[in-house]
Amino acid sequence: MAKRTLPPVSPSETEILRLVWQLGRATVQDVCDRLPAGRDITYATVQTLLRRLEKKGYVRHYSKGKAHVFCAAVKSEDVIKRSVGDFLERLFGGDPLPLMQYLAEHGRIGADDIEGLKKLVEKQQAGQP
Amino acid sequence: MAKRTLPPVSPSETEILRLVWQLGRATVQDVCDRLPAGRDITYATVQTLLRRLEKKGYVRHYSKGKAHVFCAAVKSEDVIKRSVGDFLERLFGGDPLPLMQYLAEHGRIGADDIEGLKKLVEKQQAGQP
DNA sequence: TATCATATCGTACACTTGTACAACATGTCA
DNA sequence: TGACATGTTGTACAAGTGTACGATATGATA
Repeated sequence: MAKRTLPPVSPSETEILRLVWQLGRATVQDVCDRLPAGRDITYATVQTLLRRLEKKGYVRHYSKGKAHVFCAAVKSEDVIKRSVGDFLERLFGGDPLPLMQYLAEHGRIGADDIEGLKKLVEKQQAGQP
Repeated sequence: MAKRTLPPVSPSETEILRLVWQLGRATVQDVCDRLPAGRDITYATVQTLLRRLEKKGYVRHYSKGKAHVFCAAVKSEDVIKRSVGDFLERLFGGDPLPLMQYLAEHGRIGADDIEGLKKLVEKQQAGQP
């Protein structure tokens, strides 16, 4: 491994980066098209956010025709790790349980989902004695 | 009801607000003392953040001796709801499940904790047919 | 009561963030 | 090939954020 600690991703940048992950490769227009309804933001703004993400090292682009095609330059896991860790720290002092409880109560989570989580936890605990 | 949507709480403000909730009532010094080790931030900075939180309507204060004693003016649930909702939206498009999965895998959650979550979900689903 | 330690208050300031326009470039199609 | 639609680039700018200093006020103490 070589690099580390890229500059922080801002919330709006995160929103865009997520769509890039989702789309795999995407032009500015593609990203605009996938913005959640009601998210009123112009093409130019999305473009600026992508430019900033590129400058920060989170996405790359190549040209296709006159457009730029962007793709992620970092694994989503890495960004999620940082973002969740940070968020958890600020709001819950780093303890993940209250967050899970909150989500269980308000997140429209099904009992079957919980079953899946259990599996994940068990698998994960097989490693730690 | 009377209130409105308060201005957004910044991440650093959130961090401080959390400590105020935790302490119940706290002076600037109290908050400083509870800052996580390694969080290098001066007394003056904490003071500014508390002042801003007060201006935004998240805390109040009364005087005791020459010091101010701060206490929360909003329920933590309300702030948590907004913060989590926003965070979820940006990073996961609003779907809570991936976040729970991430936490289950990386959050040092125990199998017993999952049992507790299950209860919460069941109780919560008793209301929705 | 004079001094000291500790508070608050006013203010600052660079950086980031969110948002976007105007100007210029470039494929495309009649 | 010239006009058009669509891209990118450069730039802007107000508001918010993180951080903190200096001045001033005020309880406590000798």
